[in-house]
Amino acid sequence: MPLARPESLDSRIIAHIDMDCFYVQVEQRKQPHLRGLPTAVVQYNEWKGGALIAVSYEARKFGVKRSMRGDEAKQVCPQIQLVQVPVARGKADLNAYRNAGSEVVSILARKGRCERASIDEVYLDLTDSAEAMLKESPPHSLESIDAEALKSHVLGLKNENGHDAKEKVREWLCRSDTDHREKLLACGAIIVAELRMQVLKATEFTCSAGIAHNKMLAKLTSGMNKPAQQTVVPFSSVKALLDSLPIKKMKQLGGKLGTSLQNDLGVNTVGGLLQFSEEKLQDRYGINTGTWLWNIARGINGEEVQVRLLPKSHGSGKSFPGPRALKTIVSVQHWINQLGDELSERLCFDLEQNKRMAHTLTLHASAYKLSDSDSHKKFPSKSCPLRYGTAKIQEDAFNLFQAGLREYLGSCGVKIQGSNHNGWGITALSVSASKIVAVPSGTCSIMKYFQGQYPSHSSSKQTPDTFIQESAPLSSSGTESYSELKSAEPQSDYNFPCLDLQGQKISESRDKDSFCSSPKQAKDGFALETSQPTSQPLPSGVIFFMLEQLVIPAVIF
DNA sequence: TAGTTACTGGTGT
DNA sequence: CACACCAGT
Repeated sequence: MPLARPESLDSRIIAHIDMDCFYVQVEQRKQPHLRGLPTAVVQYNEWKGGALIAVSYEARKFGVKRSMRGDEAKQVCPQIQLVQVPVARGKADLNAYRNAGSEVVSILARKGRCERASIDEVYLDLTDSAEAMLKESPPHSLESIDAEALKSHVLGLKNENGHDAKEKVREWLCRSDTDHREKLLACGAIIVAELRMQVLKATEFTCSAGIAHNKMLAKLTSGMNKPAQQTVVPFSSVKALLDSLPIKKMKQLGGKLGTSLQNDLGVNTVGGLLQFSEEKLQDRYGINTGTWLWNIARGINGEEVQVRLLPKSHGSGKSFPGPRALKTIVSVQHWINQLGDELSERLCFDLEQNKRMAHTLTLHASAYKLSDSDSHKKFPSKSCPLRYGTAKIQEDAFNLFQAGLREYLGSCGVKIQGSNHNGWGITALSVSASKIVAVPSGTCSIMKYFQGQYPSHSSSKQTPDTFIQESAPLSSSGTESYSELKSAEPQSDYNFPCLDLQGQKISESRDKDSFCSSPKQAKDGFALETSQPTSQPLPSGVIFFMLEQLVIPAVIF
């Protein structure tokens, strides 16, 4: 729960930009004949027409909803256009939408501090831009205000839909007899209108926006007037807004916490929280959450807009619901290979594009178990140091899975290698890469050099070429053999990690994968041996070794 | 036995 | 820290 800053006078100008039915827009740009038609994006068309994950506003008029199946949508809107999410490796491939989101971010980031909040949402801190505008060309000095800005919805402004609504908005935007904060807000509205037009021009995507003095209020209002509209929250309208706002509409209160506030405190609107002291809220919900609740009831939220244009993690997952549950190790391995392949590709893309490397690989699964008292037990997530290379990721993820499965089934001597096995099923799998850190610039060119397919040389033992970036020299570079390197320094554990799981490790892979290789078939066997736990150093530089067609990124101090 | 999937980010322990 | 759990889209 984000902490609120103590000051209640918050003069920042924060915008929350929300793309309108984003996946639909991406597909409509790709197939322009779909524009203006009731359209939905659907994934997995085989069962009841697939699940809708985005619905155009034309289709919403017919009552089509997200979470409908395709068949259902057809019933209420027979002419609906259903577009399938691209499929790759047997699973949904969301890359087109991620990339489209990046297009938007790259435009919005030009104007202020920009935080990519999700695939289709962005926060902007426009305080500096608004201050500059107020100083240099305040709204009342402009001879004309853009039509898009005049279409703003200003909360609390009377006559919202009257014939002279735009005139009212113009008056509000140009007021000179008001406090500094409201003038800044007017500048923010004009800036955001401009930005939204730039986004439309550059990407063909429309978006909606909320403009307020903090993130909470901006987020709350960005969706109030959709599509392709923006809403401004003057300070003077905050109390009325929150007094009537159902508690579940507030971000973070849509789940169990919101339910508890309703059931245990009898609070049904955000304003209803005002009757409780900060101490009372802290006693019941903890110091952080209690203070946060006390503040949001007053429209206070000091959470800052973080500078973040790129995701913090990458994940690839798939569910296997009901009868599709995976029941054999071999099928699990197959899907882990698919997921690992996609993840590896995205990591390579991130490395090339953004010069970042991930340091932790995590495997999540959901499972069920028959005929056991603790069959409700959750399948444990497992993580390990992330080694680049498709086959390594696949192998490591598979080993994580097996470690998790052993734990899940209990140590009752389950034979893991047996391919046909009953009593358990896997209903979901995902692999993710996290702890992504920037690598020093210049590394990218080295990567390209390697990726440009080095002539494949057989197992001649040659001196490794060593590339060093902004880093301390390696103790005895130039003469190590593969095995010497492996046991050289503690840091080398990262280069050649031996998966450490419950006191067991799996020997390093023997694959000949290089970066960004195409998918490889997983190997059947792997060795088990014991080892000490390894620690994961934070990188201050990166080295690349070339060893018998192996490209190994090494993090050193 | 997930039939709201496939992601994300955040907090708490 | 690794992991569980929550929340949102």
